[in-house]
Amino acid sequence: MAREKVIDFSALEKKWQRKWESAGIFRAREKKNAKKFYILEMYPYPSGSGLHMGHAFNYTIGDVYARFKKMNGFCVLHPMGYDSFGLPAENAAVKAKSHPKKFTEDAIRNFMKQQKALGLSYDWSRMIESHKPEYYKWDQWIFLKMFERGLAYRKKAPVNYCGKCKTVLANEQVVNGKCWRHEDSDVEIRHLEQWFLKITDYADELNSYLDRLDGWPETIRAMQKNWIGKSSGTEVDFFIDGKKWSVFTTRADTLFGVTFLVVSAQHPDLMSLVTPEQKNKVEMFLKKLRSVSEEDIVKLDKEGIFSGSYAEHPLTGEKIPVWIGNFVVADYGSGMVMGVPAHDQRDFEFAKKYNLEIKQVITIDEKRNKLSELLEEEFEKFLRHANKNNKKPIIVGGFASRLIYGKPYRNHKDIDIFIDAKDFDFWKEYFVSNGYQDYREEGDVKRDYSKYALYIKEIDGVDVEFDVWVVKTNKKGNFVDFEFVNERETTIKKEHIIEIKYRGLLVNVSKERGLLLDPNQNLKRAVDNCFTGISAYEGYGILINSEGFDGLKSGEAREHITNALEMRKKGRKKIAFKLRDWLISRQRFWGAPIPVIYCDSCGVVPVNEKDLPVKLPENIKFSSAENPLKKYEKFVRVKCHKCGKDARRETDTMDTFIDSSWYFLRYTDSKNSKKIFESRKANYWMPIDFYIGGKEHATGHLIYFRFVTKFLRDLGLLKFDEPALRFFNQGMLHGPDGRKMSKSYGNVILPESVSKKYGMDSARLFLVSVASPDKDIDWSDKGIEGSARFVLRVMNYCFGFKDGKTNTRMAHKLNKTIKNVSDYIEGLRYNLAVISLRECFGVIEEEGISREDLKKFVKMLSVFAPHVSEEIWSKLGGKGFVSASAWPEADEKKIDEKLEKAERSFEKAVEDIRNVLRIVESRGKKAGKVYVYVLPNELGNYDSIKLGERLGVSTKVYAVNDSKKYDPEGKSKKVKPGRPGIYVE
RNA sequence: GUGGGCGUGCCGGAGUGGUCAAACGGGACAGACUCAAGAUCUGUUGGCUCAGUGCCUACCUAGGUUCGAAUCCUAGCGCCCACACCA
Repeated sequence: MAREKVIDFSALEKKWQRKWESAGIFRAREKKNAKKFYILEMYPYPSGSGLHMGHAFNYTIGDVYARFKKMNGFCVLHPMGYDSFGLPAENAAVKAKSHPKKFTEDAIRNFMKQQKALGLSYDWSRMIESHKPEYYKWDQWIFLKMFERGLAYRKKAPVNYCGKCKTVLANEQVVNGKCWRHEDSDVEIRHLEQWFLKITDYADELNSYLDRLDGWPETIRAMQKNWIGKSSGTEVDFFIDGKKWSVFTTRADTLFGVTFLVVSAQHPDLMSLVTPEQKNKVEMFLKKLRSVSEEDIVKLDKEGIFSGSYAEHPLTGEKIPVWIGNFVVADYGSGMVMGVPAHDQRDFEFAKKYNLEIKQVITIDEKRNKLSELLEEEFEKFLRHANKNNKKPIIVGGFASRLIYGKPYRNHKDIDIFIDAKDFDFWKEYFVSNGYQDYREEGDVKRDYSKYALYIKEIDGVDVEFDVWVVKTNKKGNFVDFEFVNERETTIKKEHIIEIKYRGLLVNVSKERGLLLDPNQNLKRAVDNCFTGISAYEGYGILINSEGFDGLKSGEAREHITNALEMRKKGRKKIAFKLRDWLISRQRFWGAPIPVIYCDSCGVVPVNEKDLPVKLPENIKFSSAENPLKKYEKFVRVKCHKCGKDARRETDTMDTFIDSSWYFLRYTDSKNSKKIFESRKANYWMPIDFYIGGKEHATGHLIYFRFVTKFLRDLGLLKFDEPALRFFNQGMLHGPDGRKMSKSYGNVILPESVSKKYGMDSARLFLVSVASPDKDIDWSDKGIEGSARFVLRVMNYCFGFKDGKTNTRMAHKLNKTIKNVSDYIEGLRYNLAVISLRECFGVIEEEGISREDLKKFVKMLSVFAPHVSEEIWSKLGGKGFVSASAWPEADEKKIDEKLEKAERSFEKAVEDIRNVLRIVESRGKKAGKVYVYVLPNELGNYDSIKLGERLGVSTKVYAVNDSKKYDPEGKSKKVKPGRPGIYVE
């Protein structure tokens, strides 16, 4: 019957969209006594092909949240804009022989229309477009400010050049050696003067502040950490012909194993190292390298050539040959590395290939294996004794070998244990009777030997040592060594003590101290590898062949060797980053011009701030893919404002990632023509409380926007350190075939067609209910039909609504739903929220509900299905917009878990009875009547009429103690709590 | 190689120590309504057993911890993503 009432969803949606807009309910306003909430989805590039369902998915996730927050009384800022500079528009313009501006603005108009049709709660009055001079003026302003502070600089650098785009690409734009837009185009290397932003000045902060971003997905944080790539090591100075060359290493402990140096084949000063005899060979080598494409370089064998020069080892003074290699990264560290073939696999291969010396300086301790076994044996013995006597000392450390008492390296293992004071003598007896020597030395005034003991036994030349510490518990219940009550080192927190089983024996250990007692993970594993001569040993160990440092462990040796270098002024501790400076020059038209001019007498001159923006010319012809600015005299020719002479304008434009690195700030004051933004406003709305976007920006945009925010903070414009508190990656919507939605696959789903057929609300509901929003999902016609069915059911019910009463079951369900849905939305588990709503509606249909309570349900539904909810709301006589109403509050008093339990047993009973009925019917009998026997106190849970309705058979319920009950087979004897007895006839 | 994630019933996907043979949706099957189809409603959907509430086998595989594991630990297999000659 529902079919006749075909609903014109498109009309209904348009109606409410218009009303929302004219009432301006989604305008963001600063209010003093309400909390603000800034929610943002990454602004899109307005592609010419328009918006597909994948975009809708993305925006719906934000929209649900924005609506939820608004209904919860927050001042919500939820803006939208367009990332409208960029290559595709320019390419399209070339093709269509028109101007990218026209093309872009058409696309924006189209995109906006489509977005509005989704019913998103944006404040459109703050819309921004990055290609507008009012906007990119501030890109240029930021550039000038960076230039002033030395953060924008020019450098000749090898850059990635795509022949198809005819432009330089940033590292992020190179995918497997190919252009990110042209999978078939190899990227070539060219050397050009380029503008860079010194993001590396912020590397340390960008790295360390990641720890504060606990609202970000772990994966993104990990990716950024990895990308920034902080590593601490040592910078070692090698002298070559009296000139200093610094080399970065994280393995200073292998310094004595250096048998050659390798400088990057891309190093700018490379030729100064090459001796005349080697010059020809080197040049041939370099020529050969250049003929190899970027991609193949990665796959290439390590290759190199001798430069002819020798360096002086900073500690031994030995002569070390300097090589040129293809495997050294030119712009990491100093572009030169030390070759330690014995302990680095790459160096090893290189040395084998060119017959260079391999000098081993690290050895593993052969005795360690045996040592471990021995120690474990002793430890087991100790534990057995403890278990037998009901003692449980706490193991806080040990199983480590170390240098003892300043003596030269000697095999030694120790175990630190914490014991109770009253066990002191007990353990003394044990150790002594097991052949341990009490090793407490007199004369150490710092220690009270009645509360500390040190038992050592020598077995096969190895010292096994138990350090016994008497401890007490402090106020917090933590364990503290008597002697060092105030020192953290000997305080063990009680929550770090865990009980584990070790070879069947119980033992308390301190988690924090990292004692590895898991049988699968003992020390043997760590020393399994040994130096075979077939490959390098890259692990740590004990130093040999290292002059005065022999016998030290790697970790200690690193410190000592660095200190030794430092004393001789030939090295120092250093922190290196993988992060490179941000190359922002693009040899393209459609971007913000870099505000710089070149004057023959003044050099590089920044444009005056008052002359901003440097506008892109509008009446310019596009004929080829090359930047037309270069040949556009009116743009290029300019007078130097310093000296008045003729000068040239920079024709490169800025990377579009500049635009997006601060756009979120502009939303807070998008119409300001005097300033980039009013600090007061930015500080009010920022930081973004909730930012939504794709994972692909993890090491691009999401680093840049942090960088620029920090920079603007340092200019004094902002009072916070990070742009976004919480970041969320939405999943990707695939086509019905499970493949990425793309025109070439022909699997693109358009919102328009979906809206017409099922309504946008059904689509929204479907998108968020398939899975949690961070998962990739496939579009499914069946799936949306399911959602549409639900929407229709709700509409039918509400449109024909007859006032009812909310009974206790209904009240319980409704209030529990309110509670759950609120929590689920807050935690972005929209799928579960929708399920709760569905379940709740099922109960509404069964039980009936009061008008006011139904409205509460509609409110919750409205964040997912705003249009139909408005329609229902108005039909139910709701005031104003449901979208502007207050989120319902759960009345905890009405939530009664007992009811739910009762319901569960009711359902179970229904199931049981059905089972019996089935059996009866399978025997050819027809069930006429069902008798149910329940415990007297459960009588209220089983309603005869309801049961009868569910079963389709007339049903009678008796209490077991009812003397008048009809029970010919004595089934009432089977009754248990929550389980009724059943008789069918 | 490094870092991160994941492996659940026919499918999508909930579920992180007992209340789990596993939410919810989809599909399939059966029934009701209908001349019929669609829509809608009801039920079934691991196996066995059966006047019931019982048993067995199950959450990639193998072990382990636990009174108890889809859930925790270890190892293995498989899949996905990102970075990748970073010294």
